[in-house]
Amino acid sequence: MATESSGGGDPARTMALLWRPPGGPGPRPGPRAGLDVDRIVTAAIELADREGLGAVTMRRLATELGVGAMTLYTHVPGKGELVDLMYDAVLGEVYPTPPAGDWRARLTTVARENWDLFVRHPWAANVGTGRPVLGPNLMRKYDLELAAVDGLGLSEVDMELVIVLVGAFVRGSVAGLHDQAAAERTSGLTDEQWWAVTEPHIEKVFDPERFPIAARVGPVSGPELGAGDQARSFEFGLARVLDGIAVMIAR
Amino acid sequence: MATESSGGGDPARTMALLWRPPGGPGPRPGPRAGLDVDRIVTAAIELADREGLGAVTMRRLATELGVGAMTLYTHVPGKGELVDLMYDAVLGEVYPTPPAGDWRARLTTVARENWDLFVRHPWAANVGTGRPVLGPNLMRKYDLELAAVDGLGLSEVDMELVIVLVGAFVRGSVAGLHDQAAAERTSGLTDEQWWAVTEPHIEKVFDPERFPIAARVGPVSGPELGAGDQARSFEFGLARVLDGIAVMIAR
DNA sequence: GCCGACAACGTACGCTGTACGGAGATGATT
DNA sequence: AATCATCTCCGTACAGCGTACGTTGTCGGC
Repeated sequence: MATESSGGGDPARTMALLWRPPGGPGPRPGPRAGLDVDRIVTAAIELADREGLGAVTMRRLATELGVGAMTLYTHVPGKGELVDLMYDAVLGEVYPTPPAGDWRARLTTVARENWDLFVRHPWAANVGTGRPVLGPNLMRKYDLELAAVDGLGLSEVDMELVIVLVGAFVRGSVAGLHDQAAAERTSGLTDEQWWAVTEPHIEKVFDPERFPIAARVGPVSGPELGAGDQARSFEFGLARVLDGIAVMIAR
Repeated sequence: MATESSGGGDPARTMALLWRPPGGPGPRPGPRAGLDVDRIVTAAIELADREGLGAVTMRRLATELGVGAMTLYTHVPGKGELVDLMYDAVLGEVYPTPPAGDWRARLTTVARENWDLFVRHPWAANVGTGRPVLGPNLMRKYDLELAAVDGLGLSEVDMELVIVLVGAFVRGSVAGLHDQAAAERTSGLTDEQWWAVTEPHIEKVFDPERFPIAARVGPVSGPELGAGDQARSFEFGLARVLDGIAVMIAR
């Protein structure tokens, strides 16, 4: 879905930041920097995890870091680039060890690690990847995921398509989870409270004769899959997706 | 995903708007309304289709309708509710006739109609469904989709899970498509232009020895699946997903 | 003919990202 | 030791956002 995204800034500057060497720069004239890119990115990720990407404003972030708003622009070209840096940074959390086992175990790891990543960092699911942020951690992730489907007799194109499929499924699944959390934060109502308020209004308009199947399934699946059981939908869907991939591999 | 979402406004007012009777209200004192909810929602959808949900600001929309910004608030409680109305309105475009054929044909229709819907209305994929907009068109859509998996011997919960799976897959797939379009609009660069600018920077940092599989697959899949071939990824993934569901149904 | 309900909308407030320019600190050079 | 070039930090300002509030003028029903 891609709502917030990379900033049309100078690609050279963005790439230089993404691939900046781990050691800081050598001695240079001017006052000692009290701030650096890493501290800014770390603080921004924490803030986004806590309150969503919408809470990450330059002023707010600067305040949390104890500096003036414009100071951030000394270290980062703009907000778009900052989000890019945040995104690549969290991608580095994934696959502390490469996915192992048979292909099904490996792909299960790929799916679950992506799911967990987006659970830890909900905002990351909303960062557009249309123009991928070609940072070091994305490259590593891409390489490891392709490795998970290597050696199965698939063509290069099919390998890519399988990884894209798993990614799309995870991204779509996690969307439901985040929608709920976002709605709860925005409205200040829990799912139960919201339902209690909304339910009477539905009864007034819902016609079981017009929507017979919904009338039959809703009351059963609602309570059993209600709020928060997105994890179950995810595991169910993952099993089907892997079964489908198995059919192709066996063929 | 879920970036823009329903507005914590009074649920009673929102539901009243969603289920408003097709005929306008009876004669009432006061000047004739030059504007009504339908015209606002239609104009907002057109604007969002053309330039994205981000372009739908109250001022901009009002200008297109030839009224002052605050006039919109006479008819609609706020922007969140407007988005809700837009969302339910476009859901009404789907399934002019109910999905027919065997279950696989029916589910294919479900997936393709959702895909087409989000292609026509990219912004709709970003509307949070955590607190579903319980309008008439959503109810109809939900009912028809469940009907597509009815009579297969699945439990009510499994029926719901299958529909959620297909929905998640479509939503995740379409995200990639929109990311690209959004990036193109934001940056003003086509994919080719962007790649031409970015590629030299990659060559400087990309180490084929660190990322051997990416180095092998990227150059092959890149050109063949490049830009715009999200449709192919979708069809590929859909075939796998349906195969996986078939395994469960046969069992 | 009047009254009360209603549509329309100008103004204002606090929020956003960030362009611009100035102040002060410091390593390197002379 | 003095100077210079460069760097960090940041105050101010601007356009644009959603929308609360209050005013104005129009019309249907009595």
